[in-house]
Amino acid sequence: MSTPRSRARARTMEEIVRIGRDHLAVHGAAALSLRAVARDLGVVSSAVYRYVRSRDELLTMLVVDGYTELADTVDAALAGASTDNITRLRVLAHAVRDWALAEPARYGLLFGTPVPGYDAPAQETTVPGTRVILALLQIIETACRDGELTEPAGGAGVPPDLGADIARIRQEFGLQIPDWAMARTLTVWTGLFGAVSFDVFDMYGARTFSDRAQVFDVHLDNLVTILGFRAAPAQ
Amino acid sequence: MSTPRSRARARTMEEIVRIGRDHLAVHGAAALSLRAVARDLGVVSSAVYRYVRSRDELLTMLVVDGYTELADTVDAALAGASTDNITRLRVLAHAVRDWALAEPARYGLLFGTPVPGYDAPAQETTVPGTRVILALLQIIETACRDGELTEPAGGAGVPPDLGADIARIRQEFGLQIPDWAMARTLTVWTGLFGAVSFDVFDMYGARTFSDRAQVFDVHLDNLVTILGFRAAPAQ
DNA sequence: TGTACATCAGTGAACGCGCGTTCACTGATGTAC
DNA sequence: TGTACATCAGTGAACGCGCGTTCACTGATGTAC
Repeated sequence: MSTPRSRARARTMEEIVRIGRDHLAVHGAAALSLRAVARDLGVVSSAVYRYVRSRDELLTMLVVDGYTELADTVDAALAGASTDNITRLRVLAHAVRDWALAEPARYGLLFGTPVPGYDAPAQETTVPGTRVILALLQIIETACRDGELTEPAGGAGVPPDLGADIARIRQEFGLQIPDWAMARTLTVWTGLFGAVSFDVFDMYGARTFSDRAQVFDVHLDNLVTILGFRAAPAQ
Repeated sequence: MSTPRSRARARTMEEIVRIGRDHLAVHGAAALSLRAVARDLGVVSSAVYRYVRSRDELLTMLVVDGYTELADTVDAALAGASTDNITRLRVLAHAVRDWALAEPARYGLLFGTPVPGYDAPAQETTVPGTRVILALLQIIETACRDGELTEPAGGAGVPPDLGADIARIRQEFGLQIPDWAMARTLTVWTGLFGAVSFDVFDMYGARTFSDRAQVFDVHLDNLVTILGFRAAPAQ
């Protein structure tokens, strides 16, 4: 039931997450502090403990919040995209990159150096944390079903242990993708985040590339090539 | 000239860097503190300022130290490797991964989320920071010279701005590598660090893969494929 | 509808801890004559 | 070789700041009879 008090509580919870996000953006995850959040909330520091058990719990909320917003962004981009699988792949990748560039600190919390002394509880973060890779795998599944991908000549042998892992993943997500395509998708996945991290974390030299969007598109050309699409990658 | 005093000073400097490294490994870059270094050095906190101008300067020393050790490790691995270019590529990649897994915090300092409030001075970090990419490019150059790489059919168009950047890089390093190979090497570069970061930062789920070394080798198969080596990738 | 009690948000003080950096100082080491 | 002076490593106190978390409390809101 909704009382004024419970509504105020919900609003305050949202405020706390919002303020936490802002602090993340400005000072980074390691410097996230409950006292600072309390200050911005206009409340004495101990009052925050009515809403959040500890600093780590706030971090977990921000992790879940980040994964969820990233995945929502990707889903929204894909919902408005064409059905062409190469195009969908590029749309997904650009959605990830755009979000990461707009929210570098939150991206860093999810895909950067782990916060020292903090372990994200798998129970709460796994589901939101796998939504984007699932979206990618679904694009690949469609492409496989439609016969758009060429199996590599040599078979691109997947070693047995990895084959077992892949079989488990395939079953967990209810997917129908052959081993070789799963293996290639894996490289596309890490390659995508590698490219985004280089961009967001400024790991290319500061003045190395004049237009990083162009660099990213070239990366995508190459990643699409890995997957073995029969058609030439769309530009 | 070497006096007892100057020798003691050099030894203390090394101690400070060594202690800084250890603290990095245990508590992460954001928590690196001069006071803690002083404690481990067995000295009062203000004494450290005889050796290091500020906390940021210590960070810079650790960044340079990290890049240098990583590059030394890679160079050493390559020095003992065969002349086969695919093999050398894999040796380089494994050297990077092994170092990163052995030194996760230092790897994170170099290739992870930027330390909030700290900007590495380009002047001191650029040269040691480019040694590994240079080693990679030299392997590719040899492979190109020996005609081991196949130019893509479509030409894999490099957009004009990026082409100019690539031309500048080629000249800076004194390399002879065509645009298309430079572009592919770029993806291999970010792909390599993406794969290593997923491993070191535990971004695959904790129990997703039973043998991450196998996963890494599959990544390398795929990255070698991107480059367009005529021969099938060696396993 | 009115009252007694329970729930809960927020207060303010405190505990014990950490940090970077400055400054005037002591005492040992190095150097020039 | 001996002495006067300069250099430098390290001390200890201080400044002003931050943090997470606990605890007894006040006063407002919600609930059961």
